Parts: sequence; C-alpha cells; structure tokens
Amino acid sequence: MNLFIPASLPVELQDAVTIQQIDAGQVLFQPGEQASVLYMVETGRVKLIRYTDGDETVTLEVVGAGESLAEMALFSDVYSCGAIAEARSRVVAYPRVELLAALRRYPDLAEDLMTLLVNKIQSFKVRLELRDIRASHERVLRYLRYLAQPQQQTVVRFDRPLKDVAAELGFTPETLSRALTRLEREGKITRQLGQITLHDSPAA
Amino acid sequence: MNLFIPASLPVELQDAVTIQQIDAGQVLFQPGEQASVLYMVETGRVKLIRYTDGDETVTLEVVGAGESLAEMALFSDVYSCGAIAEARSRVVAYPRVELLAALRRYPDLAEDLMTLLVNKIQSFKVRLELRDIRASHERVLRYLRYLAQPQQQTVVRFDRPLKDVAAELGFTPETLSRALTRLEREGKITRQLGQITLHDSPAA
DNA sequence: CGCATAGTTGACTACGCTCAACCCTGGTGG
DNA sequence: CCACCAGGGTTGAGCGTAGTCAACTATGCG
Repeated sequence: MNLFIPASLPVELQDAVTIQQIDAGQVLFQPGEQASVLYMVETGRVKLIRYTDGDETVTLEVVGAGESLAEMALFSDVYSCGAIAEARSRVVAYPRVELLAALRRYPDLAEDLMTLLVNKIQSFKVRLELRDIRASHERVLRYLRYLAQPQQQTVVRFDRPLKDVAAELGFTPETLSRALTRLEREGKITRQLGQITLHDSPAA
Repeated sequence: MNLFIPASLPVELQDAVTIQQIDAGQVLFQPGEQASVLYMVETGRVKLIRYTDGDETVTLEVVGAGESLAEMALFSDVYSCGAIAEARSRVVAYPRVELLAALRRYPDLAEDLMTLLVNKIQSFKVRLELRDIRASHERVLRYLRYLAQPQQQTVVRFDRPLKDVAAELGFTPETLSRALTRLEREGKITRQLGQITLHDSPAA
C-alpha cells in the first residue's frame, strides 16, 4: 500500500484518484483556490511558489518524484501558495474527503502518509540549517555533501538548471557559480560534464 | 482525543505515556541517541539544536506549547539533533512502539497527529519564505505581521529575549535591534513596554 | 542563421556581521 | 542601602561578502 502506486491502493480510493499529466510551466493550482486535492508527484518536478507584494515570486519548495504536494489540502480550506510544473510531470491527485476516509480505514495508508510528512519536515529542517551558513562556498559544500550522503557516493549530478539550485539555497546564480569555482579552486570538488565529485568529505 | 491531553487518550496509551518536567537548560535528548520517544510540549519552550563542525550550535527550531517535537522518532532510529529546554517546560513523552500501535487502532489519533505534522510543515514553509527576504526591516515586518495575523491583532508581545527572536529570523541581535528602530522611525510600528504594535498592515 | 536561455566573470554597491563601547535592569552580597 | 556584577539591549565604526548590473560565452532550438 503505497501512495505513489495507485494500483496498490484499496479500490474505493483508486476510483477517486486521478492521474494528471502536466507540462513544464503549467499551473496545478493557484493560491486562494479551494484546497480540495492533495497531490503526489510520480515523475517530474513541481515547484511551489508564492507571490510577494512586489510582484516577485518566491520559490518555497521544489517537489520531486516520490514527494507529496499541498499537504495542507488535507485540513485547510484554501491553497496558500501556487504550484507550477518545472518539468513535464505526472501527478496523482487525491480528493480530500475520499483520502481522509481511506486514511481512517487503512492504517497502513495513514502510516505511509505520516512517513512522507515526517520526511518532509526533516528536509525542511535541513534546508533551514543550511540557510544559517553565511559563507556561500561553505553552504554549497554542505549542500553537496548532504546530497551525496544518502547514496554514499561522492558524485552529485543535478537534473535541473543551476539557477534553480541557487534559488533553493537562497543564492543568486552568480553567487552559486562563484562558490562552485572557488570550491574547485580549493580542491574541494571537481566539475566535469555537469556532474560534481567531492573530495575529502568529513561529513559532519 | 487530543495528543496534548493525556486524559483524552485510550487507556493503553495513557499507561505508556509519561509526563516530564524539565528546567531551563536541561537536555531532553542528544543527537545520536536512540530515538524511541516522541514528545509533545504541554507548556514551556524547547529548542532543537545542532552542533556544527566548528563547535557552534545552531538553533533549528523552537517548539512551543501545543507543538510536537522529534517527530522523526516515529520512523527514524536516532535523533539527528539535540533538544534543550529554553524555559521550564512540561512535555508528554510517547514511546514509539506504543504510539504507532495506537495510531493504527485509533484513526482520530492518527488524524490529530497528521494535523500537527501538516501545521509544522506550514510553519517551516513560512520561516523559509521569510529567509528569502534580504532586507532586515522588511523581514522583521513580515514576521511581525505573521505573528499578529492569527489573533487578528495589531499587537505582538514576545515571551522570550530578542536575541532568540533574532536567531529564529536568521539575524544577529544587533541587526534585529536596528531593524526595529528603523521600523519605528518609519512609523510602521511603535514599541512600548516590550510590546510592539503595528500600523497600516496591508497583510499580503 | 538568429534567438533565447544558462552559465560565467568582472566591477561596484549595499547591507548584515563583527567588534566595541555604552546604558539599563535585576540579582547578589557586603 | 549601596556597590558590584552579569546579561540583554542599543548604538557606532569598519569590514566582508552576497547582491546587482553588465558584458561575454556556450548551448539548444526554431
């Protein structure tokens, strides 16, 4: 029973679920809309954005495959931010009421969702921790190590433009670029063909 | 059925739960310890911290009354950060296995917890959004409005030293101080007796 | 072959950090 | 009761670093 594999769900939920294909740039929902659907990203990438007073947009979160989206739809009435696909994506849409009912009936499903939520909290915590590192090159280095850690690897490859990575780190593209060149100059990393390998990683 | 009111819980969970009094500065758990207990803060304030390479400590999160703590204890094996009471606090300790069992048996309980988790995700999102505002006075203003909004009020009163607030905002105490005086000078706020009242709030 | 976009590099600016001094309050002890 | 001290808060001066604006290159696409 896995929220990302519709076939594994109980039939009554399968009936309620819809799968949506969205192209890059397409809008999934806008802030203020009736929040009646919770999404899971099967493939692709969706970003959550918020519009500030000064007509700029801030990227709150980038949701990749295997992550949930708009969890607030479970208990809140309206979306507090907008969702736009960064790349062509497939998302599973769970209508709120049916999902809530299924969560009550199937503890496995509830546990699955709770795991997702807890993991998301963890990743937010990591992102906030990164923001507390002022020096750009150190923040970037920490970020790279964090990405490499799970796979126990020393190689990191980005599937998205560096400017998006910069935004996630809270930097401008220029600053990220300089940070990377500096790390390379210092011998901490090497770059080739868009993939980064880290050296001497005393992962804290 | 409310996770912060032990009396409202099913008896088998009541038996498993313990309530702890901790004084300011006291340690609840340390990073690396066996993560077998999830906590809810009844009263007081507990901060989650992480130790960086350079022996400094970073405050990841300040958990107040009515919030959960160490949710990762549900599914992870070790605590990834430490918890220290900022003030004398009462916390409810839920042993992991018993809690998981109860969550499976009582959908209301599960829903309650999911609400907590979703709310926490929301608050993280807000904090992250704040961090994207560079100018200190604007970030502070947004923060104040965010705090005032729920009570539909224009008055904010801090129950903790400004230096802690500064840390949560990602500033040094000096910067926060300057930002506040600037906001006051610009007529956006007024300060008196440690409480802040905001004016002309076009809450976005 | 343009055109758009991403990435890089440079020069300059701006703003938050650091260090320092100072004020103020509360608590402690003579 | 006052002297002393500690900590929080404020203010000032100078510095460092990320942002901004700009130009240039490289790549991909119509």
